[in-house]
Amino acid sequence: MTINLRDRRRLQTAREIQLAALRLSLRHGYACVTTDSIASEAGISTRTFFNYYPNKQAAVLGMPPQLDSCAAEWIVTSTGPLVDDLACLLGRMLEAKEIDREIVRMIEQVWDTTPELMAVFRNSMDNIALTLGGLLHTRLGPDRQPEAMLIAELATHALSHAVRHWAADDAMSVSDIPPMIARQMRQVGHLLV
Amino acid sequence: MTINLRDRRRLQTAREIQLAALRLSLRHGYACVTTDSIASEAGISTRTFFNYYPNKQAAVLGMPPQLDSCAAEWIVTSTGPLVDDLACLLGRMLEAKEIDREIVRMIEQVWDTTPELMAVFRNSMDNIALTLGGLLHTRLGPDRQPEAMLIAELATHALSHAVRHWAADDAMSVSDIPPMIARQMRQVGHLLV
DNA sequence: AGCAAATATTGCATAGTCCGCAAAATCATG
DNA sequence: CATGATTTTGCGGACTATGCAATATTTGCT
Repeated sequence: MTINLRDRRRLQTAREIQLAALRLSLRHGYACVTTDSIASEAGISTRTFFNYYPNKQAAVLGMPPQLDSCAAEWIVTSTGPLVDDLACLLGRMLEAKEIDREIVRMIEQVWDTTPELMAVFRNSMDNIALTLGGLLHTRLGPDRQPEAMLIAELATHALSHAVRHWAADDAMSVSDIPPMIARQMRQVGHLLV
Repeated sequence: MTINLRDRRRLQTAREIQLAALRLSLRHGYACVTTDSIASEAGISTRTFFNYYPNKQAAVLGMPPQLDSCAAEWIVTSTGPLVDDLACLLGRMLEAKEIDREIVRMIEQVWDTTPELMAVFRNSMDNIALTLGGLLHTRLGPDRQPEAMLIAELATHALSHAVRHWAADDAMSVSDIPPMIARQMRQVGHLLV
């Protein structure tokens, strides 16, 4: 059990650092928070801070969700409606991440005063879109590469919006997110044709 | 003519700094280029560098295109097909920017080794999408806000892809970009419904 | 329990980014 | 050419981030 215990501790520390970063950012504003102050608030040395996160921004945002391309391959050969498949795929990704509503809310508040953080977050979404775009490219056929990428990017935007909605509405559960993604993508489709 | 002459000089210097940043990044890799070296290559002091660009990334990317929300208001009341209006609007924005094919190519090459720059660029696209989303929100009606934002974001992605295509293909002219945007957005629409 | 290997934390030194301030240089205009 | 406005520049300083080596902690094993 050596690996599990160490990893759990590691995860716990990473989370504490993120919470420290968020607390301080909400209190003093992201720009006024130093890596020193975050480390101090989290009870670690400044040097250790950088063992957990590559930079200050990453500490505030925490580990970004990742799309495991192996666990997502089914979407290439699925015959169901595209939008439903996409919604389902992204929904599963969210479940794997065990997203925390309170943290999402705090992140959003920091965003409002720090566009730079929005950019970093969007970058992690783009990484997902890149993987997803590759899969869709295979599914749709070799002459549909641009469309595959556009749809992948659209899907990650729909995901972001749905998550934001979920964070703002206590009555909404994580399982409500995929249907919401599918619905909005369909509406977009109708408006575009 | 005092103002005009000063501004022209300012624009010229900004461009020289960008070219210096691009040259050095292509030669040594973005990560190995310092603001000192860029300033030196551009023939200015390090301090002056930061009078022109807020940071190293901005120097490589140059002035981002901007969507003048006043000059774009017509899209709120236009009755033409949505995708064509969007394509036209973004096309006009491009014309205003007088985009340079060679510079776009250089930027793309630097991107390939520096995902961080991609994020910054995408951020400028998101600013455009934000403005555009507001306009579309008005056009589509108050109950269509999420769709308005999604379409705005999709449009900026389509623009990016089209510009990349244009940069790679000498036979393509800037005026070919709007039709390309419209076509791809329509295809996406069909795939989504 | 106790030892040895693996892993994590920390301090220190260092390169680099970026900003505020004030002096010096440059420029536009009468 | 004098003068006020603008720009450039140097300098100092706060902060980010990384490599390296020493120290501390944890783990597996006897």
